[in-house]
Amino acid sequence: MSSRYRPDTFCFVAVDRLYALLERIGNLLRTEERAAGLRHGLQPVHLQALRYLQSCNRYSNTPAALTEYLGLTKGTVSQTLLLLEEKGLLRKEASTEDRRVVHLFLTDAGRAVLDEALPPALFGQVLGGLPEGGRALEEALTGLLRSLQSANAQRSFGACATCRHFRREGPGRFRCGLTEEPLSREDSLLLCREHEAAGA
Amino acid sequence: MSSRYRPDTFCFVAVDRLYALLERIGNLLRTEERAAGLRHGLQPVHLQALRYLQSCNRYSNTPAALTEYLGLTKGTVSQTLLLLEEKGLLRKEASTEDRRVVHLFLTDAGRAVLDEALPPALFGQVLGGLPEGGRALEEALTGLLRSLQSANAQRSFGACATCRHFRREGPGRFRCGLTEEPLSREDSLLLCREHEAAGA
DNA sequence: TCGATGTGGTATCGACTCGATACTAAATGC
DNA sequence: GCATTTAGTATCGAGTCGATACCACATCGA
Repeated sequence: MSSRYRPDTFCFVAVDRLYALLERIGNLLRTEERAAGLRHGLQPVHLQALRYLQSCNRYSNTPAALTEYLGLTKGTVSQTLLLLEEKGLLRKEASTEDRRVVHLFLTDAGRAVLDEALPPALFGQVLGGLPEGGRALEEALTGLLRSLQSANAQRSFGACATCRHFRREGPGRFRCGLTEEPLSREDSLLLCREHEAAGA
Repeated sequence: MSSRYRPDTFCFVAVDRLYALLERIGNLLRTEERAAGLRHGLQPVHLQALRYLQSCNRYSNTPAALTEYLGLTKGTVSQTLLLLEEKGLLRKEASTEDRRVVHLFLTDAGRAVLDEALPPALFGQVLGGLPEGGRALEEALTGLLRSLQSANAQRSFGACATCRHFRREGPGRFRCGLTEEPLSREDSLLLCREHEAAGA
């Protein structure tokens, strides 16, 4: 008998059931993303890159940050970005502060593709139909992601306003304690590469 | 302003947050699977195929069933199986009932690879450490998967004992109402391609 | 019994991912 | 200044994946 069974209960242990669920839902998401991207000649990873660039802040729209976010190597991500640039979905801009760094911006065409393709129809429909706006699912997944990231010594890429460097200076006026730059209300909702949970 | 925002709340709508969470956890799982498979020269999809074959019943260990389970094309899956057979991780056996059909069996080497590689250390540790054995997460994910599959007109691949064809004939003695074959207690826990939810 | 149709599986091709390696350029630290 | 680190690019090979075409066998209807 395999070590995966508990002979007393004749039951797969909970970890295996949970892992199988995550794997299957992940595959389904990937399949849907593949189908959605196919209409524009894009692979799943291309759509994911565009989605990240749409929701990250001005410190985090670089190839290096995207590399960490996607968990790939910088060489792979560099290729992906080359393809997206050729297709006119994003634009590169050299940084004025650090001449090694490149900043990435979605073009109008990139935003249009994203609005059309993500989330895929199947997920949009099912997630939108969850009771209470899927609050229970969101809480469970958020907790899981936090645990995974902390166990993995990985950056959290959380929203700016939930970071321990975030400072409130007045109504709609904020500041980042790390860069000392002022932040708008819109800024405070974007994902940041330097994000650290408030409790830390 | 993009259609993804609700201007009144300056907040991403819940569907986008949920989608992003699923995508990120799925990517993390894939990255871990890639690393785990690398030690054996395997890709994520190879480990997934082995895991399926470990947990499916004798009606469902065929290339066609695996194709449906993984959501890929039969050509793609055929290639994957060829590679796994060459590596000695599974064995093909022609069906005696339908001479078109091939049945797939894990070899001892295949089971050994699987026991070593899945679930990846990161997930095993984090999922095992969830409060209450992760019951809340399991419930939320199970509900989500059911909704996705029903919206997608996809087979559920549920455990035999939860199927509407499942019949209880005595203590530890069961029968499948579809094939009319007797089933053991172990059989009743395996995944079946013909599974239909009991309520239907 | 015979053909039409459907299903299970394989083979081949091209576009693309992804890691590995090697490389350049710029920032940083001593 | 010189070594080290970091950001990014270029190139290569193994492999995924969908598309298409194909074969063997089952099923169904006349």
